[in-house]
Amino acid sequence: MDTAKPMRADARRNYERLVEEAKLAFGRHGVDASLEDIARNAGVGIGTLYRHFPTREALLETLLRDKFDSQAATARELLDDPSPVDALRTWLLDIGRTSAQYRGLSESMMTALTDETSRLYASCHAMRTGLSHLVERAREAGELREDVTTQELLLLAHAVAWASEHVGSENAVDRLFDLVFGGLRAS
Amino acid sequence: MDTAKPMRADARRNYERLVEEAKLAFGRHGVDASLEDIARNAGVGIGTLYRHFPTREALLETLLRDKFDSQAATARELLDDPSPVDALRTWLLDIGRTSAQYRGLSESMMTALTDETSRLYASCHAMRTGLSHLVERAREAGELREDVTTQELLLLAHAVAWASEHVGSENAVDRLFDLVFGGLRAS
DNA sequence: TTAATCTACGGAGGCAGCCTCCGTTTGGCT
DNA sequence: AGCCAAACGGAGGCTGCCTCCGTAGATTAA
Repeated sequence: MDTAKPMRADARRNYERLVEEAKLAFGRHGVDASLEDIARNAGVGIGTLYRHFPTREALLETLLRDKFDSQAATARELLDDPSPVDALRTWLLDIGRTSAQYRGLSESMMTALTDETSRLYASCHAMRTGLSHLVERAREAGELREDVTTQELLLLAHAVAWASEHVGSENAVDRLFDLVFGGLRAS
Repeated sequence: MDTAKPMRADARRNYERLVEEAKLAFGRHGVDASLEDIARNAGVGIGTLYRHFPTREALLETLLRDKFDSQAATARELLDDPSPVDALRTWLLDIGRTSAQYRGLSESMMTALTDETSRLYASCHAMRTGLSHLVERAREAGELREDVTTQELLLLAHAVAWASEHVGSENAVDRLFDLVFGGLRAS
């Protein structure tokens, strides 16, 4: 059922240009970058941008879909990992890195998770489902704090991404994640 | 040296009305609330708002100054607390709660901390200094992870505040703080 | 090749919010 | 009462969001 009737040549061209410029703009200015700038830089009218991407989130989702898919696949693979807690940790760190890709993305993703009408909702929700299996396994193995929920873990991963926006260093996500996962008291 | 020549009666009246309305608006809509709405609701022209508070952050600082002062005082008192790590924990949790007071405040505070021209900079910086003494003491007592910095602790406290914005429950800050401070692995 | 069709384009226009500037009002002092 | 510095207020310029609709031009049929 590969529906999707082929796009007209000019439409496809514009779509691709918009995606390219959006990547640049979000990278430079965060997810609140001006949509009119993106359209202008793509050599396209603002109306064309809105036709292809009716909301900012629709555009964002297009940029991130590949990443979301690979993350879902990874979640499945990690279910076979010998160490449940390491598997969980690995996956959460990956989410954190993804979420730190553009400034403001963690905010958007958390908001999407509680707004069913959002274009990002489905993707974000799917990830939570994937995560919950990893959490279950880690909990059963007795390697995870008993009372912590899937939702909380996801939230903390995004919180780490948010925090990394305020740190200069390259590997901020990894570092902060290490602190949160391991705790702050002397061991 | 109590400089500050007294304000004209109308000026003082308007100032106070603006502060009241700002509290309401920030409470309802977060720190990005419309300044024009605040002025309108205070029964004052937009120009008057800007004269009293040249930036959004100046307004924010006015609303929070008392809280900042009391937090600085608390930091001094806690230096005598019998348990250095509990003292540190208490203070950080308090910061987290403050930062969670208005939606978006954690973002503003972290941004202010790295922008010397910001109206909030001085207050935020002072708090970091206060914190550093508590950190020092906890570290010397061997109760705190060796490698963690003051800056990181402050950042994590704000990250918890940020995260709490995406949780429905009342005591989200406390709960998340507990997770971060204690770590996520089974104990 | 041309003509007909209808998809996709572009940007004007309306709205909201930020911030500045300056003519007008008014509180407080003499 | 009269003066004047202090304070007021909102018009106006700007940026960004988003919609709507007249027009261009890609595609298809003849």
